[in-house]
Amino acid sequence: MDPAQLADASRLRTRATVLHADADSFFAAVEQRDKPSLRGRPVLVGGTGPRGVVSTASYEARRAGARSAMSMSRARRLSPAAAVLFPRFEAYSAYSRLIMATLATLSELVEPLSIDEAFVDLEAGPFADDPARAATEVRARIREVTGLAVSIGIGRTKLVAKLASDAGKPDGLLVVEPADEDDFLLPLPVRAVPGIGPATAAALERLDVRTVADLRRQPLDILTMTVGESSGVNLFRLARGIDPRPVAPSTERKSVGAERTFAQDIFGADLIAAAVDRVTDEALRRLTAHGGGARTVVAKVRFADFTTLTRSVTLAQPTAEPAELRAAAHQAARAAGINDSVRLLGVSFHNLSPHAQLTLPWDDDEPAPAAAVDDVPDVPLALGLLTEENARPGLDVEHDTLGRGWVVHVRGRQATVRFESVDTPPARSQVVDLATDPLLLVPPLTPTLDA
DNA sequence: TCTGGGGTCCTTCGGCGC
DNA sequence: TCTGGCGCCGAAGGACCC
Repeated sequence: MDPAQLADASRLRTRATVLHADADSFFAAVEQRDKPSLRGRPVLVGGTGPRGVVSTASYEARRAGARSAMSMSRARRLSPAAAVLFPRFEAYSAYSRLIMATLATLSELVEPLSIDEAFVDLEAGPFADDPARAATEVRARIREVTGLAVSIGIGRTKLVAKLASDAGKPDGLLVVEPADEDDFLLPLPVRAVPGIGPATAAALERLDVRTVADLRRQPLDILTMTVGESSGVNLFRLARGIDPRPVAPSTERKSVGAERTFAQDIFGADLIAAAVDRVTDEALRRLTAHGGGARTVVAKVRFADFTTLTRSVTLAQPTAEPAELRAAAHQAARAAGINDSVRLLGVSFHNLSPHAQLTLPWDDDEPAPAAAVDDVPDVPLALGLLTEENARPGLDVEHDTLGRGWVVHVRGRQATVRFESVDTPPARSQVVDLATDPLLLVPPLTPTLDA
């Protein structure tokens, strides 16, 4: 396609009716909501082991320099006062459902992007003529129902809406009218554009391209030569505000899988085979939850030096048969020719097929559970009695008389707990002897719409 | 104390059928 | 019959996002 044609591509919308909503430091905000003693305090949510990284830092922790994707050890050094919590996905999912349900009152066209983000097409709802009112009302409603702050951006395209919600953070609302689009877009650093990460930004930097205005000055052929055909065309158009992507609710899942980074690198065929079994168990569990089968199994191996490779096995037909998929996972892992210390193992299923192949009655023996790899503390969040082994900071517990609380830490038999929840006042931490005062791990109290 | 875990999409390369 | 080219597909790797 020639550049003039690309630059001319129809600008479908004329009004700012694409809304992007994004919950502010979502995981950390949920934790502060559910744990009153953490409100106003720095919170880091993420891996709590020696190789953990930060998923979300609360704004208090960000002020100290902590960021998501940073190693937890570094974040703790920057923000020593921070509470470090293991993620409670069940709780986040429940809050997410409430947010999505509230957004759905604006329009039937809601496209969730992730657990805490969604696009809404206001053109398909009653607020097409007053997007700002839609945003103000839905923000208030979400705060009322969940107690969480959501930033909203509104624009003529997905790109502008997303960048506007970023610009409004935290707890902001920004409507970019079509007439103001260039004033908004052109000064932004290219790194702000979704899809431009460190590698693409570095390539553009070599062209002296730092802002969207710089990007707009680049000819199409230079861009495609620099970042590839598809990205080049994409950037050429985005820089001109051309982004015809529709708000499209729900897309089909393309793959499911699981991976595990070990607390210490593992070595030796037996340990590795057992670890492949365990990560395959988890991947199979997710495949079953998703429903259907798969035709391709990919094993991923990361070595101690962080080099990563993948090997795949494609079956003649898709199958939902655990034994077949497990055998394929082992075959793919063997194809990786592991003869070095392994830091991470992953197994994922691709070429998913919705029709689950029935388990044949004569071979439905469940494979024996994999032998435990005892140096790899996995994360069996099975509910039951709290022990030093299954304890993770932040998990919900319940005591006979003291009620509901959350784990601060456990040393031997001594569990430190704060007995508090959403609606209670902040509690001081309390030490409980698990031998005499057992604590039960319980699922999160999930908020509901009529809250 | 470097560097998680869930994904998606794109590119490149090689094999294969026509 | 040989060869080149094209399109398609699978495999592998990499960039990116939250």
